[in-house]
Amino acid sequence: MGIAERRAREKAGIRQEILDAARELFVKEGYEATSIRKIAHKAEYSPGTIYLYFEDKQAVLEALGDEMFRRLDQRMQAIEQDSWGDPLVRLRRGLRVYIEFGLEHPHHYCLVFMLPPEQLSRPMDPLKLQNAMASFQHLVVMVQSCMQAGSIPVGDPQEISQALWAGAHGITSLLIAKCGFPFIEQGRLIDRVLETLIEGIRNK
Amino acid sequence: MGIAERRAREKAGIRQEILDAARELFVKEGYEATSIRKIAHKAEYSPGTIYLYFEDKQAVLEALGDEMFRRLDQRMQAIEQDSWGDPLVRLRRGLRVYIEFGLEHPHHYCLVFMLPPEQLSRPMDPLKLQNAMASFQHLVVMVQSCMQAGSIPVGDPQEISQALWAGAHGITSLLIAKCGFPFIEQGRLIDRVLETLIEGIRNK
DNA sequence: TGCCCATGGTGAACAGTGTTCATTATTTCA
DNA sequence: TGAAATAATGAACACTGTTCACCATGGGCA
Repeated sequence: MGIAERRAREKAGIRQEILDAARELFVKEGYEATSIRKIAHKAEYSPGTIYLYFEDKQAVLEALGDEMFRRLDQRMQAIEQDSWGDPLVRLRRGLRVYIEFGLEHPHHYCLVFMLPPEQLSRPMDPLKLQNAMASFQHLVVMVQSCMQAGSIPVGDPQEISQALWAGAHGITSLLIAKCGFPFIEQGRLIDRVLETLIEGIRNK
Repeated sequence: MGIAERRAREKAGIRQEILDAARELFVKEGYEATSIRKIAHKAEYSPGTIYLYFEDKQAVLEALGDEMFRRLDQRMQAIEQDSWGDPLVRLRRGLRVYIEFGLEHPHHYCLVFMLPPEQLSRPMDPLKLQNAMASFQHLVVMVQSCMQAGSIPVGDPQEISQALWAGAHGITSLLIAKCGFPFIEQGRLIDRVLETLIEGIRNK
């Protein structure tokens, strides 16, 4: 019964080849410029073949988004589990990592967090949602640690985590999308946002 | 010389007809679904005619974005000039109006604030930038009022205004783009974000 | 009034897009 | 080796933004 396994291995291999080609195009050119035909050409397959391994273009790029989620998840987990020091400092570091991660992978960040609704009209299948939730959950845990340590007032961890996420996402997406706006020095602005958020949840 | 004027009036009229058609499609369907051919058909012109009045599709939709900026500007100005009461309350109301405005016009908000960089690769011509700056400037004035009134510590108004904008933009764009995510009740989340931002700039 | 020219609108055409599907080639199993 | 199943193809469809040779209509002039 080694044949079926080999087939499955090959199938997964080709899928990966397609993803590699797609990623290479995507990180350089972004969503619009990454066409099925270009992906197929780079992976040395015909356009039709892509549809044997992915439902449509959206599915290909969603797979790239998943890769990003997993890497973000790892970084956040690393910070969450570093249990030394003030949990508030850890929380702040987590938010900073989130922002820096987004700025390092702007196209990926747009793909996952900024695509307008008409493009994600399909209601975000539960599996991917679980993935996104996992990444977000690290933030919730860090907020809970702060509450337990008495660094911030006790309250609804979901509420506070979502507010913090909004803040971090806000500066990340603004810096990515509105690069024409005359922002003050980027590092100082990020510092100020983090300062505001942390101070904001400390004093209630 | 009435002829040239009539010609100019007609030209402006047709331009407006095109914009009206584009707006109607855009608010219902969003960026992708609003095609030049659909606009032309709705305005009862041929596709080529659009290009006699606008440089390209991007220019048509940018004009819609300008309309939005002007209306946002009016609302912000109304709040800024209402000089009664605590300036901090006014600032908070301004931020809330910004968020609500975005949620009322999600496609417009995406168009102006969330389009990924590959689509706005042209470096945001200075006139439009001035427009955006005008809207933002109201926020700066409100922050300065707070400083003068002693409601918040004295600091760089640009820095604080940009941080506040990031926060307001964050929750607005998240709620628009990630409508699949299990957010807590929207009103409560917005309140929490505003609370966090205001408390954050008060204490430092 | 009759003519000419310039302006404005047209719609076919170009190069590209995502997606589908009948046809072909390859591989597996009897 | 022959039959059946599977995989890959690339042409075709319906769309996209954009350009441009063509034509008609209206204004100025003799």
